[in-house]
Amino acid sequence: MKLEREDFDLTCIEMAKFLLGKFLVRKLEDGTILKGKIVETESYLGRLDKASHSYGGRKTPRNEPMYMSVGTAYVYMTYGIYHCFNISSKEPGAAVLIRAVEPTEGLNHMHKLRLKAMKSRNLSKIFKDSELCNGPSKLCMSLNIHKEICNKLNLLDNDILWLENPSENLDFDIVPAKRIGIDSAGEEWAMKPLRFYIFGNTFVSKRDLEAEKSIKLPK
DNA sequence: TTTTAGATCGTCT
DNA sequence: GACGATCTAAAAT
Repeated sequence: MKLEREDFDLTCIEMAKFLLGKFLVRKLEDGTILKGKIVETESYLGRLDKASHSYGGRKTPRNEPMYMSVGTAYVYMTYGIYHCFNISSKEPGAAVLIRAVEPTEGLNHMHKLRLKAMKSRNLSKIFKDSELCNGPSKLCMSLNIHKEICNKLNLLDNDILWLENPSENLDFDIVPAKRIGIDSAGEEWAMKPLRFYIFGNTFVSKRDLEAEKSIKLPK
């Protein structure tokens, strides 16, 4: 079942946790459905957050979706080659980065897309299922999420990219961990536990063993 | 297994 | 002109 607007009026940190276990669905132009469970997210809080594109209240053409209505996709290019996919939250300038997804439908197609997006010509490379979407740019490759089509889409509003509730209630523990790849923002903000992932899930991009020590172990 | 270098260009200063 | 909310392949340990 698709997520409704009233499910979704969440602050950045609330949303980062809320999205874990939800399904991300991408419908391609030919009608192919690609689907996966969100297993890892990161909060970018906005004007106070030194690691956020909207730090200090910066507003540019690129980060405009961070200021748009809740559920707006913010897709940007990084390192000249890759994309990252975020979902805007309630507060102006804040968004949740989707860092990892556990693929559940359309795996063959994801494999093709992932291979196609790679610059290397090793066309016979076989990805493990766990390598398709275990990183913010990898999942953009595998789900064909890029700026031209997906940026500024509202996930509550369209038939290209949306979110669904799981069919049954999932039970899992959430690990709050430090974010990744933002050291240049300074130690204070780099250390904050604004990354969240499903404890024990093998599709996560990177575990934080220190952070996991504080999680109660499953019975 | 962990570390390092290089790719590559849109965006912002 | 400098720099990434990254990833891969190759080198080092």
